[in-house]
Amino acid sequence: MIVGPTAVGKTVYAIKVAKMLDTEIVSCDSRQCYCELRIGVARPSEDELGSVKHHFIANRSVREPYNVFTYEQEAMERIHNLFNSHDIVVAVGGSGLYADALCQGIALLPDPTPELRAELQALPLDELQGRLKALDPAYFERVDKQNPVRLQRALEVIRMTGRPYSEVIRQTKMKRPFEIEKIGLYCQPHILRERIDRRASLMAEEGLVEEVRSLTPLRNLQPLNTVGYKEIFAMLDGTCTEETALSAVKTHSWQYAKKQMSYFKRDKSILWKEN
RNA sequence: GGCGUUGUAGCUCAGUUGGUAGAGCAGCGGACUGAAAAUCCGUGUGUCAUUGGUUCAAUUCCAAUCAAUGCCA
Repeated sequence: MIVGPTAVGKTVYAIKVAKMLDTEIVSCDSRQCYCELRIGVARPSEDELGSVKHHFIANRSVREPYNVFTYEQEAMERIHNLFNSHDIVVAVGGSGLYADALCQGIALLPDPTPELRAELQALPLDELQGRLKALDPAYFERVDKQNPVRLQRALEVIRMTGRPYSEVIRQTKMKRPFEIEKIGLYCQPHILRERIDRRASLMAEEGLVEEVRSLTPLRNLQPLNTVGYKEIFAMLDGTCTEETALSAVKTHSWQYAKKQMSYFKRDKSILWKEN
């Protein structure tokens, strides 16, 4: 499992490792899996994809609902199959939650109905807090009470299962039937920032604006709520210039990279390598 | 050259009917079990352009200066 912040060089590194081990790559990336997103999510190039077999790159549409559990199910099945013909498989990705789901599993829970999600989404924060406090005081105690997404999610699960959220997610971590070695790629902050800026400029040259423009009809779908896309949509709305939008993409990518680092830093089993 | 307007945090700006000031963004740190490139939390002293004047007290009122900008010549 290879993790690390955006633009640190995971793609190239993973390909190198996979070639050396004569195996294939399973991606854990919550955006590169969409076939409609290419330039803005830094999908590996045709050459790169051709040099080593990749799984879960551009394998589904932003139009279909997707989530980390579906990913975990599909990816685990794929990995089991790969282990029939390979001793080792390379996994790589910057989506910490997806990587975690692959390494240690995730609770089996029913999806909320669209009606339920819409119903809870309409509730004000204090109402969400009140309900969760009543239905699952233990989780209410430790959840981020200001975060509507967290509160909504817990209430969805409670409604779907009839059990407290804190109970259904307890002890869902499992040992996989294979050894996992985690490698974290990092580099000095100023170097990472340069790489992010350079990559964003490159995306612009490759036609990021056109890619985003062509996705305008789909812009309200969650997968389009993504760094590199939302800033360009704003530009197409006329709220800012292309130059401003591009510099926002750079800034937001940097912020994203820092969030990734703070997520990965918690995992003490990661072996860090400067790249 | 004349008449205005503006000059406050890295940026965009609010504000103080005179008692030395605060938002958004950025920066920095953090959380995270089906939205995760998402979502959320914490963190704000800066010669309030400069120099004088009035005042117990000026970033706030007055004057001059400098800079930016607009209109007229």
